[in-house]
Amino acid sequence: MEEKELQLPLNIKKTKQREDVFRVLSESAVPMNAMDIYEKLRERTVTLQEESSEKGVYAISTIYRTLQTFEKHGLVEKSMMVGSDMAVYALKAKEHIHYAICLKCHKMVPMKQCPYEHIHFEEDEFTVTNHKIEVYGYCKNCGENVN
Amino acid sequence: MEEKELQLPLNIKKTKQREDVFRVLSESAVPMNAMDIYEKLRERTVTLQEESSEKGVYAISTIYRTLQTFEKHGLVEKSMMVGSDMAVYALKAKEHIHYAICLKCHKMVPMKQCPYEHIHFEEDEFTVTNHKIEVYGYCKNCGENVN
DNA sequence: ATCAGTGCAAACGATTTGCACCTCG
DNA sequence: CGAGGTGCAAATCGTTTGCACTGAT
Repeated sequence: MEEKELQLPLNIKKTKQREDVFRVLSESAVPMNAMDIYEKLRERTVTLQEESSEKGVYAISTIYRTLQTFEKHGLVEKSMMVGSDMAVYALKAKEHIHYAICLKCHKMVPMKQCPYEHIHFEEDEFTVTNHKIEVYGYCKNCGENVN
Repeated sequence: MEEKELQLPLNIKKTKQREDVFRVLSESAVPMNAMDIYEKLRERTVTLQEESSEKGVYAISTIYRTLQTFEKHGLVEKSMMVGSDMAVYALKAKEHIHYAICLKCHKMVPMKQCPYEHIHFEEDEFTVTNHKIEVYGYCKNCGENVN
């Protein structure tokens, strides 16, 4: 079957940069930060076009603005990597799934179920609109090769 | 009974600044960021001493360095505020508590218990070193005054 | 006295913003 | 054509660091 283009939501203006960011995110198995995406795009560009003076240049600020736009439209989820001040972005999964993230290889291990139902408050009356659960540690493989 | 001084661990060199940071943290019901602590100390200083030229001045860098020291010695836990790039610090001595954060007034509402025990993985063998649970929404007060 | 701790200002790194130009619709 | 997107450089903001000085032991 022919390659089905991943599509940006209709309400978002389509530009080359946005499609590129979206594609890079959709191809990634793990959350990425702005610089990751920026470098991925540069690298691909340089590879494809013999380092010419083409328009294959992106501004890091464009990446950030694009990610903001995506987040505002609910396309991606932004979260903070533990132990760093860097944000990472991931396309929002269709299903509601939480992952544990390996600190070494960044592999994402899915949780069996969302523990959200076990969240209760000391004072009642807090209207929850959103929740995020992040667990970090080491996956089986990396846990074995500790050095 | 006489007021029992909260004590810094013996292995940490005792200074006025460190005791002050420790005290502010121990008096706070919620995690604080460096600037919070800094302003709390300034405010107290200014209040006590008629805005004189006393030595009641702190450097924000000292706060950060003190917090780092505390963290290294396992005295405090550092975590990232949701939706922001600011770190907050809390004494580890206190219990392990998660908070829901009001999107409007930023009030932090404690959860009854940590739902961590309900987290399980689809594939076994993930060594958890750290977890973070973020819940946002509206506290009772702000939920009533939606506009 | 000695060496860690502090204040200050400058450095930093991730992210944001102002502005002139460019592009999509 | 016009609103919105982009590139670039400068600005921001939380946090860190270099350095000379101060204070604890």
